[in-house]
Amino acid sequence: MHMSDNDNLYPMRHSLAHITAAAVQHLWPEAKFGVGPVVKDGFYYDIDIPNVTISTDDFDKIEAEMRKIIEEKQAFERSEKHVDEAINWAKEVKQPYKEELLNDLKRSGTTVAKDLNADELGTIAEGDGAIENVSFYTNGDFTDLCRGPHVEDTGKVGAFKLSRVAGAYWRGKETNPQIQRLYGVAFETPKDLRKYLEMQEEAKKRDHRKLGVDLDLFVFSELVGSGLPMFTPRGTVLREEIENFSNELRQNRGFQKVSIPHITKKELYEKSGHWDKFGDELFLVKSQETKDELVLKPMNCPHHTQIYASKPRSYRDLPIRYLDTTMVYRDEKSGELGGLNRVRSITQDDSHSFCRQDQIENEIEGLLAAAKELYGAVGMELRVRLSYRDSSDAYLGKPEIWESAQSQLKNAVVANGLEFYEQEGEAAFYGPKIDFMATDAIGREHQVATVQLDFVMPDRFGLKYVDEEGSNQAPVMIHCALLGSTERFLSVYIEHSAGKFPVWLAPEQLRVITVNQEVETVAFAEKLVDQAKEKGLRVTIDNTNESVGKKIRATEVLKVPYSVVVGEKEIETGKLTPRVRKDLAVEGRQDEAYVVENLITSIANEARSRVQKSSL
RNA sequence: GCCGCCUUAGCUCAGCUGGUUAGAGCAACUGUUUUGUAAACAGUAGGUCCCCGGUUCGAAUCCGGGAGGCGGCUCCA
Repeated sequence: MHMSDNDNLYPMRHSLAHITAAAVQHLWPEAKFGVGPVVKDGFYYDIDIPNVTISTDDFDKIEAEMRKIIEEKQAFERSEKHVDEAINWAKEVKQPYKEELLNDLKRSGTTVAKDLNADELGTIAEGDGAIENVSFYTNGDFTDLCRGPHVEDTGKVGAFKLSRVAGAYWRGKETNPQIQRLYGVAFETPKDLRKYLEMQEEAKKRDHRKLGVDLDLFVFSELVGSGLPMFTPRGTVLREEIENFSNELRQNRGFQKVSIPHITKKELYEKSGHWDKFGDELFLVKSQETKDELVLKPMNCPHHTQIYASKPRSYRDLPIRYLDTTMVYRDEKSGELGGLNRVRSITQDDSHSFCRQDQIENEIEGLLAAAKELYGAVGMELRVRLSYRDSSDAYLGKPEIWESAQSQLKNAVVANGLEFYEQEGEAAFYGPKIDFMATDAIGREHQVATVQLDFVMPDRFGLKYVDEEGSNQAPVMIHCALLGSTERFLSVYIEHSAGKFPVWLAPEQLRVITVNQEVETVAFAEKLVDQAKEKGLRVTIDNTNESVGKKIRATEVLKVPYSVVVGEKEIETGKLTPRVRKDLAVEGRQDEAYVVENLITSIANEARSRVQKSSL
């Protein structure tokens, strides 16, 4: 989490975290405090009150107490203590979490566990060695271990609101006890806060889960199960159009489609290393005859290695590029599921390039260009993250190979002119990644496209090619998914577009609406529909016994890009005035009258074009 | 998986602290109307109040368990 835009809000948000803790301490004197950092749009404080669960019903009470502290304009006073003295203080005031933090400070000069994001724990000192003195801030009767900075006094904070309370593991470790995290949002002025809250309300309207129902795109069923979405006819059109685009972008670059079974012996994953790392997240299926246990595939790369390995390969053959848009299954924990964003049946637009060392850069550049083209066409700007390994033992392969792989990825990203940020600890276990990050309606970031460099998998599967000198070499494997997963892509794309899909993606592109149900009117409309179908358009007719206004409204609600009303006038003149969804409006199009043939041709041309014409 | 909250018709929601046959709008269906660019009028149908168990004379409402959803945490090949 980066605060770049909100640096000036940092001291007051952080001060509000202290004020929150102080208010909680007034209400529940036995409360134990963890950390209270600034996060996007606000702050939180980790709190543990024995036998008490804070609920949203308590927010009024806590906020009232906070206002009291704010009105008192208590000065934030900095003081220093020797670390040993501080530890004694923590013992005295019975703050075991602070005591633990202080002991870490004493030992290593940092409270940041290696697997934690330093920014998120930004309350406390960081350092490389043991330290002597630690700083405290006191306001009124509340004193907290803290690096600062703070505003001068409690009267100088902005507008705030407690937003939610959730469980969180102490110091982010699953094995630690879970305490309560009290979140607040805070802005400089009440107006800014109101604007933020209104934006959150707006965002809910474009939530893909709501639009999925409204636009009739996908459904869940309790009978089918959690995390197992099904796509309606409209949703399936959307899926297939975007998947086809993703496939074409790579088929144009020499990728060939392959096809693999959805189950396999578990030995395949033991060999790849996935079994060790993800064994408990795999679905198992049992043969009733042999009692053999098979695995429902959680990814495709090991299968693809076996196609590569099926015959000898020459250096002349490389790169060999396989492409496979197919579903994988992962037994994600129930609490991790949500909408289309995190599901158990995941469609990957997966590809694997097997290439020589000297082909890596070119290969990656091609894939990055494909990603740029795809996201450009749908009008999405993504953040590019270089995901590196960290110092933990969660990775396979030699560190020197990792170093070289990481710098090659960086070179490719730089060569492509992409802006990026680097993050350790986000790599796959077999190699570093270039991840494209998209943001959902309520500001959460999700990985979509990914390009991954892998020296480990070819080695584990003993993949080879024969080089110019006739000796065996191991190819490099480059994993890539442009959409990432179709489901996750759609979850962010639906929210990005608010369901206003461009013509080429629209499940229904044209609707022909009759003014009445006269035989001639319906016949004319049907003829129009037939012509549009011949041009390959997705077209429907609405000749129901409803008012024209109501039928128009139905197309707007479903966000059908084009509709055309036909009646006596059109039959006589043969001229049609199309109704164009507002966000699609193209210069001159609205008022211009088209003859039937031109109208349909122009919509059909637009439907074939993947360039986004709408500006969102 | 963990913490908290939620679940009433296809959708959005009413239903006061437990008290008869659980309501509305939209959607659906039927009829009247034959309609001119974002909602014609009338009627009909639609509910094991998520499921199972308990408390009670009586449960949509209270308690326990389960399922599903939501927000976090953890995880994410």
